[in-house]
Amino acid sequence: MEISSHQFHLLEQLNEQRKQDLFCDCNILVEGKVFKAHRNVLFASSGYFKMLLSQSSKETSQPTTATFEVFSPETFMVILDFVYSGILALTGQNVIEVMSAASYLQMTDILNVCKTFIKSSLDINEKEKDHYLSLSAKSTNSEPAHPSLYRSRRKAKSNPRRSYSVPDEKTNPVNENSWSSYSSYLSSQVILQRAETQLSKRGRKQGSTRKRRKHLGLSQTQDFVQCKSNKTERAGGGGSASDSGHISRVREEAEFNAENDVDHDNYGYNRESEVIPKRWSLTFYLYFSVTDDLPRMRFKCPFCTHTVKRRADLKRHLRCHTGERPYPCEACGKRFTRLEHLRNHFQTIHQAGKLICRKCKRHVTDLTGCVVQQGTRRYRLCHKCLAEANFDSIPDDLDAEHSPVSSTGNKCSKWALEEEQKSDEETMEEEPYNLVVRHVKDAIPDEVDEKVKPNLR
DNA sequence: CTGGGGACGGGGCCC
DNA sequence: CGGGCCCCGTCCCCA
Repeated sequence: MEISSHQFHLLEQLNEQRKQDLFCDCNILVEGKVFKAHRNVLFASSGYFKMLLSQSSKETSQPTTATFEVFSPETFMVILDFVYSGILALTGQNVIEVMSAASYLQMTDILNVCKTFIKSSLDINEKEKDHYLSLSAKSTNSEPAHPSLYRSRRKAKSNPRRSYSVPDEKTNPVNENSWSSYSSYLSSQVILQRAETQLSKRGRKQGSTRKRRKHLGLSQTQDFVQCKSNKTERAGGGGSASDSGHISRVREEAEFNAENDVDHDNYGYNRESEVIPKRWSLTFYLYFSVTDDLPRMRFKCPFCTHTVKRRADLKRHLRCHTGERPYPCEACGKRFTRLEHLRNHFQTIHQAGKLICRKCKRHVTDLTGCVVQQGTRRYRLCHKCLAEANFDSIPDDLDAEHSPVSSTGNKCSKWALEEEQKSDEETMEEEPYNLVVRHVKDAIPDEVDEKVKPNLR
C-alpha cells in the first residue's frame, strides 16, 4: 500500500531540517553567502554534487564545502528551494541564470522546465508577430538618427554585467510580463551600440563591426554560458560608428526609450514608443531593414538585438542565450553548441589532428614523429622532443593502444607533468587522468575513437 | 609587459 | 532546414 503523502512529508521534513540547520552536513558558498544543506539530498538532486560528493565521500566526518562563483546566491536559492520543495520559482528575470546554474549543476529537470518556460514565452510572442510586422513596415521609412547621438549615450551604459541579471523594475515599466521586461532589459543594455553597427554591414570583411559586436551583445551571454571560466570582465563598448546603412534605427531607439523610460528629449527626432507595444522587443518577430531600396526580411533574437536572415540561424544563435550545448565530447565531457565545434575540438584535442610537434612546433609526419596520449588528449611530438621528454622507452607496438601504459614515476618529465596538469584542467576536472603515453597509429582508432565517432557522424 | 599562437565561440552563407 | 565551411573575435597561455 502506497501512501502518497509520504514523499511530500519527507521532503517537507528535510526542508524544515535545512531551515533549522539540523543535520546539515554540506555548506555551499555562493559568492560569499553560505547555504546549508544535506549531502544526501544534494547528491540525489544534482549530477554535479553527485560527482563532488562521491569524490569526498570518504571524509564524511567533516562537513563538505562547495564554493560557486558562477551564479548568484539568489539563483542558487531558487534551485535549493526547488530541491527541498519541488517548487521552482521561475520568473522572467531569473530563468536564464537558473537555467545556466542548473546546467552547471547537472540538474536536468530544472533545465527542461527552463527550456519549456522560455519556449512558451517565445510561442506567446510568436503570435504577436503579424502585428509587429505591420508596425515594422511603418517605421522603416523613418530617417536614421545621427550616430553621434548614440555614442554620447553609450558611455553612461558601461558595465552592465551583473545588473542585468536582476533588472531594476523601477527603470522598467513593463511589469505585467516579467519575462518580457527581462528581455527588454537585455535588449536595452546593448541597443545603442548595436544600432550603430548592426545589420547594415552587407559584406563579410567587417572586422571592426565584429569586434564591437563581441564587446556588446554577446559578451553578456557568455557570462551565462561559460559558467566554468572565471573570465575577466570584458572591455566596454568602444569604437566609432562607421555605419552608413538604412536600417530602422528609430525602431531601435524607440525600443530603448519604451523599455527604459529615459529622457530622450535631446535626441531631436520622434520617438515611436506610442505606436509600438512595449513588449515588442521580446518578440521573435520578423524584421524589415531597408537597404538598396529593397526590404529585407530578418529574424530578430528575442534576447538581444541581433537579427539574422534565416530562422535556422536564429535557432543556432539562441543557443548562446539558452546555454544549450547539445554536442558533448564523449572523450572529455566538454560540450559544444555546434557539431562542427565538437569535431574541431575532437580532431585537435583527441585525435592529434594537427601535424605539429606540440613542443617545438615543427611540422611532423608519421615518419618524423608520433602521437602521444595523455588522458584523452593527444598530440604529436617529433622524435627529438619525444626523447627529451623521456618517452622513448615506451614500446610502440600496437598492443599498447588497448592497454594504456601509465607512465607515472620516473618516465614523467617535468614538462610532461605540466602538460598533464593542463590536460586535467582542460577536461573540466572530470577525472584525474593518469599520464598515458602511447604510440598511436592514426589509422587505427582506439577505444576513445570508437566511442566518440558515432557522435561525429 | 607584450606579441604570437592555440582553442573556442559565433556569424554569414553556400550546399 | 540542417550540415558544413569559412572567417573573425576573444580569451588564455607561453615565450
